Amino acid sequence: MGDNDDGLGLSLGCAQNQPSLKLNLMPLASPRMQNLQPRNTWNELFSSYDRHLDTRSFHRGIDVNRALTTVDCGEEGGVSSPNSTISSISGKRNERENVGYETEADRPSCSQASDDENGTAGDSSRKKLRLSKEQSLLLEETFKEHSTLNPKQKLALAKELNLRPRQVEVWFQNRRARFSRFSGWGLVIKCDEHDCNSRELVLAKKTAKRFSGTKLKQTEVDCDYLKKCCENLTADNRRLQKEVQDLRALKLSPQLYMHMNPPTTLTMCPSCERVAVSSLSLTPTSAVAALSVPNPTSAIWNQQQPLPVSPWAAMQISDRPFNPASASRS
DNA sequence: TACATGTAATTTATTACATCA
DNA sequence: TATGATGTAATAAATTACATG
Repeated sequence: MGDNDDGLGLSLGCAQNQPSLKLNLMPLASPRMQNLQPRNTWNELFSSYDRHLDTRSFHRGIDVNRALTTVDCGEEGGVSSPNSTISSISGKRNERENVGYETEADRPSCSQASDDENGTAGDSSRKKLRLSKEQSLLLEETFKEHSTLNPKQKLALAKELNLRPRQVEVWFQNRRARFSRFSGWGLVIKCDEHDCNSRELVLAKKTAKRFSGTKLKQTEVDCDYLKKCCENLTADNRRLQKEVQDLRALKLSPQLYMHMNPPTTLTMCPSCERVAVSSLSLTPTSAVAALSVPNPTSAIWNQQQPLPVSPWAAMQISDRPFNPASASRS
């Protein structure tokens, strides 16, 4: 991932190459995390959690929908689940069970205590808690650091947020789902290396970034992007048609060849299939410029120069010897 | 009030790993 | 030791259902 902190925006370039990682490492505290709220770093958080599993205060000014404590729930803090049979003492499973991981089935919803109090216990209807702004923010920040949580992290985060681990887990599942839905933007970013792009790529990035933080529907974004693509393709088509016309006219007056650049070696971008013009067809000045520019963005990839594609190969070169004199006359 | 939307929660299928015969 | 069956847990994807504007 890059240094960009824009959540989805930064994910664009890497989404395809970075499937969700299972991080077993204890995450390091980042400046970003340190800046967030009065929150401990991950290391502090986990060490604190390990040390003060039962005594730590979980309410840190977080506005929970329904305040609940370990006492209320009676299930936080590594209470072993009936399902957590010790069937293994090694590997991941051992790690999971050492932290008191629990399954969903064995824990009734604490956050719906009010409903139970209202006499709706056992009602099949499910209530939905609404995460507070602070909770969402912290979850997002954590997600930026790692899209998956190990059981320790999950428990610690759940305590930090005063949620059930299952709720944290569900949130991450849904967040990953959203992430992968939007990572379709990755196909736009494929060309990022040489920026074959241009306006629509920048637009797509901006839009995706915007989308990551707003309610803008993806369909709208898709539509915008496709419109831009269509416009660009139409412009390209017009330009190429004009070029064909020019070349046809040129074919009728081969004496103009001397004013043309030599045949071109074409390079095609494997990602976007755009064709780049090699330095052979550039003037010495422009060739040097193109080679010396570290970021091709501003160089040949963005040049709206005519693409001397097929004409050179397809055109029947006149057998007549070239006569500079006659060429100059015309 | 009906509707669209976002999202928490659930269900289902798949995969990986550990254990055991 | 290798192998297949079985159980458990994590996850993705699809779906449901609730809260909100």
